[in-house]
Amino acid sequence: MARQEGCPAEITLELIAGRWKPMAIYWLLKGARRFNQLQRDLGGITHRTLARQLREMEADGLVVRRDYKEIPPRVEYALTPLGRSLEPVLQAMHDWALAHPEARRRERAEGASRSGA
Amino acid sequence: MARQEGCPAEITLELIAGRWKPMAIYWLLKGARRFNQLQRDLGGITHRTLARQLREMEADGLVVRRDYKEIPPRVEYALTPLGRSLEPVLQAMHDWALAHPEARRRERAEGASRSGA
DNA sequence: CTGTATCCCAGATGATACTG
DNA sequence: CAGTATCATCTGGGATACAG
Repeated sequence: MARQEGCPAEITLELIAGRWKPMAIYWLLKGARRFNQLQRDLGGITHRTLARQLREMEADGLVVRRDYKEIPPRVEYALTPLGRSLEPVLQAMHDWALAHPEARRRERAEGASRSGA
Repeated sequence: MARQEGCPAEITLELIAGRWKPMAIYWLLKGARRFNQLQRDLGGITHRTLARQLREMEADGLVVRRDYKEIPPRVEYALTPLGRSLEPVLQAMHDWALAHPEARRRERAEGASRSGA
């Protein structure tokens, strides 16, 4: 069952897949940001999830964390060169969506046959 | 909690995100394929999941299903022009991964603090 | 061969409370 | 402010059996 990365595109996909990563990268492309600042930018993400996503991107080498060791705490997140290099890819996805306004994720209620779901 | 597609890139991402969709599109770019043929191509996907993914892509307008109404059943799936138009996007992701061999999804065992999971 | 139904598990995300 | 822990929910995906 382990993923068989037959397609390099899947590697890229995994790095940016997630409800908030594309947006997080988008904001970080504008410059380093503090934790709460990013949370406000993303509008709606929870502390827990943001922390998780950031730690994932850190582990993936897309983001660097800088802790100023101050009280109150101040931590800044910034993209690494690798993270920044994703910009054209996101741009390609962005452009595709704009070029195909008819492309929208259709509603799928097929999973509604669940017992109590 | 409804998604707020602030970024068009997310629309594109949702259409191709999934364990099998990039590969499915890859194979379908080579031409129309029958159900079982596709299952063999993808190597490892289950009936149920393949059926689901295909119905999703159909609903998203990426794929068309052609039922020959024969016994035994013969059904062919093919990309729509919209589906085919995704090729450069997948290519961009593919190229990025090749250009950044250091980019690999790091292992994250942080969720292991669960009771028995 | 193509497809659906049922059951099950793991991961992602959210709500919330607690800590330094 | 930044971060973790715990709990709950939802969805994707797999295993398997059944159906036309």
